[in-house]
Amino acid sequence: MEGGRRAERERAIEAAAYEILAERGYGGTSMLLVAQRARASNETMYRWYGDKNGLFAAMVRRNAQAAGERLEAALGSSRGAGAILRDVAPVLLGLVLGERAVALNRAAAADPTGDLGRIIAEGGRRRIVPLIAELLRRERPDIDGEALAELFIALVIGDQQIRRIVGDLGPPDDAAIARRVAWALDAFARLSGIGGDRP
Amino acid sequence: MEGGRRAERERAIEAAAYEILAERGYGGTSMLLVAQRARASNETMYRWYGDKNGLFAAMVRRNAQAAGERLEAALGSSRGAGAILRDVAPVLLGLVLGERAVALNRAAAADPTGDLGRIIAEGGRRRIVPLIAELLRRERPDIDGEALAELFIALVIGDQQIRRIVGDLGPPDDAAIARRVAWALDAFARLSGIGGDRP
DNA sequence: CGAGAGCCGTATCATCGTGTACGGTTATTG
DNA sequence: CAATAACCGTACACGATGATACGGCTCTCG
Repeated sequence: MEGGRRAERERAIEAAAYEILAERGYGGTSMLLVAQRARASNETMYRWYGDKNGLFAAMVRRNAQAAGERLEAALGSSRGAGAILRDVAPVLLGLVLGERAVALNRAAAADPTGDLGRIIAEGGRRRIVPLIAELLRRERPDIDGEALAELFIALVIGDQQIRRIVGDLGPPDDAAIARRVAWALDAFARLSGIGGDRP
Repeated sequence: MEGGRRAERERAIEAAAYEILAERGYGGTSMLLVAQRARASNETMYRWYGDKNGLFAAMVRRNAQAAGERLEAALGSSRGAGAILRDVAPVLLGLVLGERAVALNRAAAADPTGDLGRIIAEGGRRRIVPLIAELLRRERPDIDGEALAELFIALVIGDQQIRRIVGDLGPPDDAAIARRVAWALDAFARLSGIGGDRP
């Protein structure tokens, strides 16, 4: 099988898994159901992914990769820290509250091995927060960059993820994201001196 | 069966469920396993709780009740807002990051019906945040009380819950809670003018 | 082209969980 | 005390799941 075709098949399998995950939760998602929906055979599923956790680990990795690249691109911009944060915050919030992240965090919460959670953390927060800290350290070398990054995360994300995952909060639309970001960045600017009214 | 004895049995059943939940996750926790560990019969479990979700709903309600009462007691104090927040914050943080809350949030994340999440939200955040908002409104009638309460939650709790639930963060000890609370209340005081250096 | 690898659709097996039922024991009530 | 309700321990039927296996088809490679 050609590499391109296998990649395509994997995408279809993972898309089917996301659908079933949304409908039935992690416990209700079986390899056989995913195989059937993706028109793959059970044997192929086990050959390619090893087991159910292997399938979800692959999905988590792929999602983290895509999200990480997107955030790194925004963080690597050559503009000022305030402008970068204005770009990064809505992207970050949209990603962590998006359907895929929510589905995968639910899977991780349900995974008794803890594997999925580790992969999520490695590819997510642990990858991105140090970059934010570095950016802030360059802007304000007199303040603890890590504490500033933690403040940024607390204000932008807060407890929205857990509320989203248990169903207390629905998916935010662009306007809601913009409002939260504006509020968070205003508070952040007042505390850190970074960003604020500058255009 | 006498009311007191049944309450006692229910406690034992729920304690057994928490143990198995911690060992095996929600999907790996069965009514039969809980029954065996609590020396209750399968028939009693189904008669008392209806089904597995019924058992967990009862546990969520009981935990929310206990936590809510504890926070309300701290919030109902006659001291000033700053002093109350200093009391409430570590209690709140200890509760939301404690083993029981984590276990139940994991169950809610794994529950495809969404029932557990609704019960958690009703008995938790939706009950407590308006009380915090009211307290802050009394202290600073010139500022939006709800926005202040959201700021308080963001700073004190942030994204620690989701990190706790996916296993990225272990249970915090008292010193870690105190550090987080001090940091959060300092930032809160600087933004709101409530609390801060006053003893 | 033929051989072999890979994959699909289906079948099989062992295990587990859900939920009900039953005989016997214990607790409660009149 | 006797009758009844409640509960325990065990059994049972059923369906679903995880994982393996197989025949046949399709694709790839030499």
